[in-house]
Amino acid sequence: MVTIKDIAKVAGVSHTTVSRALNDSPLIKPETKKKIAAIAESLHYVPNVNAKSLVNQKSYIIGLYFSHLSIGTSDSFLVEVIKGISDTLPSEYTLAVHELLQSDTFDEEPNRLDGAIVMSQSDRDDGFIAALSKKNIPIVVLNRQLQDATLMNVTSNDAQGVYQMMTYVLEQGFRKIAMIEGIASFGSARERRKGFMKAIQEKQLVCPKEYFVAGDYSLESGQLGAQQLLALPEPPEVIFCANDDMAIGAINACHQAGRKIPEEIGIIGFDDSSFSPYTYPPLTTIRKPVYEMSQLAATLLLQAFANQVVEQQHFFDTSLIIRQSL
Amino acid sequence: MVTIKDIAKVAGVSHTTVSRALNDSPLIKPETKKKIAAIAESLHYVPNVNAKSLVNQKSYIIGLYFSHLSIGTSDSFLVEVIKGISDTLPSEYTLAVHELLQSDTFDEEPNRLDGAIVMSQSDRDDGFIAALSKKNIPIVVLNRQLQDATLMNVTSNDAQGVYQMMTYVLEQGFRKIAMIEGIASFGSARERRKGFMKAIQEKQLVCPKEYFVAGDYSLESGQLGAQQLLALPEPPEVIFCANDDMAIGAINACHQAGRKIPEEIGIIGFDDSSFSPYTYPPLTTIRKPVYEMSQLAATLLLQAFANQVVEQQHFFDTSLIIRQSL
DNA sequence: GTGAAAGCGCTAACAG
DNA sequence: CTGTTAGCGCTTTCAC
Repeated sequence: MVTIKDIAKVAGVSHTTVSRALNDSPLIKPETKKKIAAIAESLHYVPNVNAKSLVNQKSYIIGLYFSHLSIGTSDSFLVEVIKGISDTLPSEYTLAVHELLQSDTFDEEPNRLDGAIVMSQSDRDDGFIAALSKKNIPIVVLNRQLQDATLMNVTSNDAQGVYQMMTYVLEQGFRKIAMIEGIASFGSARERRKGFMKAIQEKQLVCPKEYFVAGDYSLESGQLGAQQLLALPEPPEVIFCANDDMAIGAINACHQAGRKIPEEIGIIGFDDSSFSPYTYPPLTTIRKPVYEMSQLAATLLLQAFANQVVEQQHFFDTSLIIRQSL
Repeated sequence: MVTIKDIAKVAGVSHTTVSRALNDSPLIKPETKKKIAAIAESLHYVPNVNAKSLVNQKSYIIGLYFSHLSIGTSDSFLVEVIKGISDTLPSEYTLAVHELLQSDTFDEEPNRLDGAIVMSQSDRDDGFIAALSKKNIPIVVLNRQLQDATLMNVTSNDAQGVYQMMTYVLEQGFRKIAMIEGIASFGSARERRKGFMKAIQEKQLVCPKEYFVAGDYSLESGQLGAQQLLALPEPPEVIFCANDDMAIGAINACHQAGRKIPEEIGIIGFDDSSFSPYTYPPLTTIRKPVYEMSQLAATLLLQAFANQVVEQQHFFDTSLIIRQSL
């Protein structure tokens, strides 16, 4: 392993000078810098991140924690988040992906992160987030609105998006509207239901209880939920699914039952995932700018490292994507 | 920050003793260990990974490199790989996800990985893999068979899976069989074509040139490819798509064209991705055990760390998943 | 401008 | 069994 001392020996200077030169310190003559850079290059010198980290108290590692790598989070969502963050982070940073631990033993987690982004789905993550906060590193919580206004928080206005969509649906003249809901403990599920209810109530409509079926954001639960709705004596004209995965399951159920979409039944999703243009018929849905939100999360972290004062709360608007499933 | 010296002071021993006790050295009396563990606990001591790393020459970071985070790799594939690895790695390890750099400037990458898993799609990654090898860390290349037998390599027998599937298709009496191919430079695309051709040629069949259409593993290219095939004067009875995403696009194209699946046209995919049971009709496909392959990749790395001698080459069989799209 | 020396938190000879 | 000492590769006072 080539160290700065090796370079120093070749250059005939002290290792201190090498360190300064490599870090572009103003104390070093430009020519000395050039000479040292050339030697470092020729020796294929690679800095030892661990040594740097030890002395600088900085690891150059950003943690990304996911509520559930396995359930309730669709693959495309996770990938969008990873892309958004890694596209934004400068290359000296490493992105460490972890499944979020619900256990209380989090304190034992090593102290090696410069900052963390928590993709949180439910308030069951609050314990984890609180434990993380104690580490005194910048944290941004993505995807779920926090009570605690002292943490950086990037969320989207799910309720408003659903409200807009349902208003649009009502304007089209539909009245029998059902909803397949997300995981009850997830904030996103509550938000989406809120937007749904607001539009319904504004029109003074009453949806029968059977029109609200439980789901868990999985393809399967969408299929099951739709089967249940279609079997009703008075089935709905429109099914709003709290995410695209469930909408795909629901579309499948309609096809199996021989109901034509959108003629006999309309299906609406939420997320605008990569599959949604390729369902049959293409899915009408609500776009949530996950990539952009993740980019902002990374940017906020970077700004916090630079001690910049930043706005803590950030909202993204969702938008309607009208395709052919309604 | 609490260090071993702080613990030593409280315990009235040297910091060396603390270090040994915490590392469960046989040199330390059990009672001393217990006492020190208790003090560490009460002080909320957290080891400094950077200091440990520096002296042990071990970072506890595993790099996961992806050929293309953006194109040619479906989301579910990436997520399966991440899950497989992180479920296998002991918790003291950190999984760092990186997009694979095609640039030749890879040498500048810091030396901080204990090992790496490269999810490689094409031989264009060979330069990167070669550069990585120079770091003298264990590397396992996932997903693509290597020429270089000195590296650990975990692959699946894609050709054989496709061959089995096509043999099955031919046994059903189908003769007009088309293929939408993957990205030409990807090893997987070549393997899948190989299995396809083998079955065709064994039956002494000749597929017209128009039955081979180019694709790029994206949903869109599957849709486009299928449209092209359906527009042929003599369209095929069966379309084999080199991955599930393209199959989903192809199914969509068939619906748009009003062709009934499987009555008028059969569709076959490859991967058995999470969506494949929820297409309409459910997709007949070839399962590739990505999760298990990734677990093995992580296990191999761990064994290499422990200086165990391991088999370098590992093959996984694929299997047929017969659903209703054919 | 540059160098000598100290020290980040930890582990590992070596000595007792 | 335990402590003393040195050192991992780097940055940073403090002198010159």
